[in-house]
Amino acid sequence: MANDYRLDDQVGYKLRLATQRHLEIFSQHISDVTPTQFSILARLYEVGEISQNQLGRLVAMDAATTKGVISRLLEKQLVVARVDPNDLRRRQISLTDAGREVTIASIEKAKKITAETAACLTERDVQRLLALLDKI
Amino acid sequence: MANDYRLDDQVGYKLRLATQRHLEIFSQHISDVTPTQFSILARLYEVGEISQNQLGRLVAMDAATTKGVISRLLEKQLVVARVDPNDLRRRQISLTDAGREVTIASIEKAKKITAETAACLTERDVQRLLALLDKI
DNA sequence: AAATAAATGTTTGCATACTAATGAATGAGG
DNA sequence: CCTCATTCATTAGTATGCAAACATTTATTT
Repeated sequence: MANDYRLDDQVGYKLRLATQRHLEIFSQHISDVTPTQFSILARLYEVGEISQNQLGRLVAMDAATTKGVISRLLEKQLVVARVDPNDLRRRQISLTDAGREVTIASIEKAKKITAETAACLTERDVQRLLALLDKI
Repeated sequence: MANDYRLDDQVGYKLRLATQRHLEIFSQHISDVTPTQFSILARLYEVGEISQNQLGRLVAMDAATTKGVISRLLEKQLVVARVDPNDLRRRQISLTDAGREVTIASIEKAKKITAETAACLTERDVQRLLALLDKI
C-alpha cells in the first residue's frame, strides 16, 4: 500500500530539512565563506599544503566539485595554488595569510554554530546523533 | 583555540556525508526521478491538485526551486499544470496517470531505500534519529 | 623502449537550492 | 472605485554536487 507511506517520516526527507536549517544558521554567523568552502579551509588548516584532489577527498567532494570550490577560494585570495614540481599533474593548495586568519576566525564561529544547531539537544543527544549519522 | 576543532565531529559535516550516502542509495533504486522530484510527487499524491507554490511549501522548497522541479516533471509528463480560473496567478498542479503510476511504484521502492539507508540501525535507532533531526 | 594502465585536473551538462528583483493578479481599506 | 500591500510565478545570478568525457602526466607491463 502506498497509503501508509508518510513522506514526513522518511530519513532522507528529514535529513534535507535538518541540513536546510543548519545552512541557515551557518549563513547567519559566517557570511564570507560558504559551509563547503569552510570545510575545505578547515581541512587545509589541519593538513597544510596538499594536492587539490587529495584535499577534496579529505572532505568527501568529487574532483569536479572541488575544482569549483578551490576556484572561488582562489578568487577570494584565501588559498594559493602551485604546480607540484615533482608531479606536474598536481596542483598543491595552501592557505594564504588572509586565508589562515579567516579560517581561525571561522572556526571560533563554527563552534557557536554547532552549539546553536544542537541547541535543542543535550550533549548526549549530540553524541548519539553523530553516532547514528555515522552508521548511515 | 582552533586546534581543538575537529571538522569530522561537526553536525553539519556529518549531515552532508549522511545525505551524500542517502542520495547514492536513492539513485541506485530509483532512476527515473530524483529525490527532490519524488518528494513533490509523493506530496502531490497525498494532497491532490494544489497550487505550485503551496505544493513547494509542503515539501519545504522555495518558489524558485519548486519552479525548476515542476518544469522537469512537466517535461516528463508526470504532472500537468492548469491556471486556476478563480485566481489567475495560480498554477494548479496535479498528477497525470503516468505520474500516479510512477509515484506508487516509487513509494514501494522508497520503503526499501529507507530500510537500506537505516540498515545499520535498529528500529529504535531510526525513531531516535528522526526525533533528533526533528529537534534541529 | 613502446604500449598500456592509472592518476590528476578540467570541462560540460544536469539538478538542486537560495537570494533578489520583476511583473501580474488579487484583496483590503479608504 | 482606487490605491497599496500581498501573493504567485518567473527570471537572473551564485554555489553546490554528480556523471561523463577529455588531456596531460606518471607508473606499469611487456
